[in-house]
Amino acid sequence: MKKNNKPQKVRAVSIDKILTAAQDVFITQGYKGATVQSIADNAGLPKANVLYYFQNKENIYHAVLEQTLTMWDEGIGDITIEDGPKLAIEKFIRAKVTMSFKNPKASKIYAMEIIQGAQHLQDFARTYQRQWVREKAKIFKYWIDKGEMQDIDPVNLIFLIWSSTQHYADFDNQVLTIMNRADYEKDDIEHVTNFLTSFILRGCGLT
Amino acid sequence: MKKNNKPQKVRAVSIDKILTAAQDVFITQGYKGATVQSIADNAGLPKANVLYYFQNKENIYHAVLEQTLTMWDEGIGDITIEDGPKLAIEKFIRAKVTMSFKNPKASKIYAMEIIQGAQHLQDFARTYQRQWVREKAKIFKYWIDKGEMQDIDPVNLIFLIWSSTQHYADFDNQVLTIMNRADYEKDDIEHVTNFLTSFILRGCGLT
DNA sequence: CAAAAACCTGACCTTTTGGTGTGTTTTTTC
DNA sequence: GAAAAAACACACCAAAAGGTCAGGTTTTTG
Repeated sequence: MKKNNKPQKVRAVSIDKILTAAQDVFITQGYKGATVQSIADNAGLPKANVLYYFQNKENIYHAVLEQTLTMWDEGIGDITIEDGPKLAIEKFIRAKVTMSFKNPKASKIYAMEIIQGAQHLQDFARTYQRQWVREKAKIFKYWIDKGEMQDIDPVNLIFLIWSSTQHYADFDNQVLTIMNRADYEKDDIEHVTNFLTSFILRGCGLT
Repeated sequence: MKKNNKPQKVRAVSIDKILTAAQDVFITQGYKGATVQSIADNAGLPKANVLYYFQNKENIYHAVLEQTLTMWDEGIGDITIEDGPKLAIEKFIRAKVTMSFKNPKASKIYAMEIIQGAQHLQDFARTYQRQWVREKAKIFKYWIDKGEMQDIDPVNLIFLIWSSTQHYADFDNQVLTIMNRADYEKDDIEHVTNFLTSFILRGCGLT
């Protein structure tokens, strides 16, 4: 009896299984602690089969990392001059909070990579981010010069938004422990978005 | 020729060497990736000697973790009712920023542990934090009820302060890359403190 | 100053693990 | 429907790493 996986899709399905499993294992065990065997087990495949698709562990990790960066990039939303400071910040915060709650794993993988010194991150990824921040900082500067918002350092503002939003993903364990809860619930995402939005807008002098 | 390590202090010195080395290795390599050999090398001791003081790798990690938690606890400053909201927040932010810049490693170890699911953290550590947050939240609530600050959720406020301050430690790599710098400098700590203090005070309606 | 305690270390052993090799089964192509 | 390509999987191996051990040296103690 053959399974009717749409032809040519076996590969895609297997790779997806592996990557999903790998993400979990890399988060909880770290790069070195993640064994190919445990990734295989989690994916429901024999080890040799995993290594058939990815020749070695590093390739698996790179694939996970790449997937993560792509998702991060897509979900990050945008900050455009046309929106004006208030709307732009609102949109940005909402996008980031949503990402954090919906895909905490991506955020964690990324966080661990940075904390450990970004050993596996390509130069272009770093340069890209620098570019991104510079660009957005320029937009904030524009609004500041026009008196549309408080005169604060845009780069640090971006850091603050990043950190405060991602906190709910990276440290979900801690957050949940402190709230004495087992999991996030629907309302949380809205609640946090509202809190951060109003707080940060006030901080920006955009009441 | 005998070294004149103050008697009985050989142990303390060796242990300190090991712990310092271990901290670095655990951060960059993760728990599993940190080999006893590499810790020994970094400490300038033979592997067997490291295992003479700590019977196994897990003990080393636990010791590092404990040291970290202690330091974190001591440096965290306090939030007291007498100070009133403005001074209390100022003090708290300054303490946390200073910690982040002066001891990023402690912050990183802790961050990784939480991200990975706090597998090595004792229950009491978690409970303790919950207590701490509850207690401080109550103080904020008191100020809010007295109309001394904006009506915002204290727990989320604490999260925001935590995350925005620790960001400079945990993600120093990213921050430095974006600022296109090699290291933090003296002024940075003051600059960041000022930024965060005024921003957060404004967010709290404490201009 | 001798006995005891603390400290030090090279050699060794065992388990884990990344990765390979080889052959088999399934799917696709023509 | 047969040949080719893709997918699968068992058995195996070499290297790495955690940890032990037995014997040595130094320091402390009384």
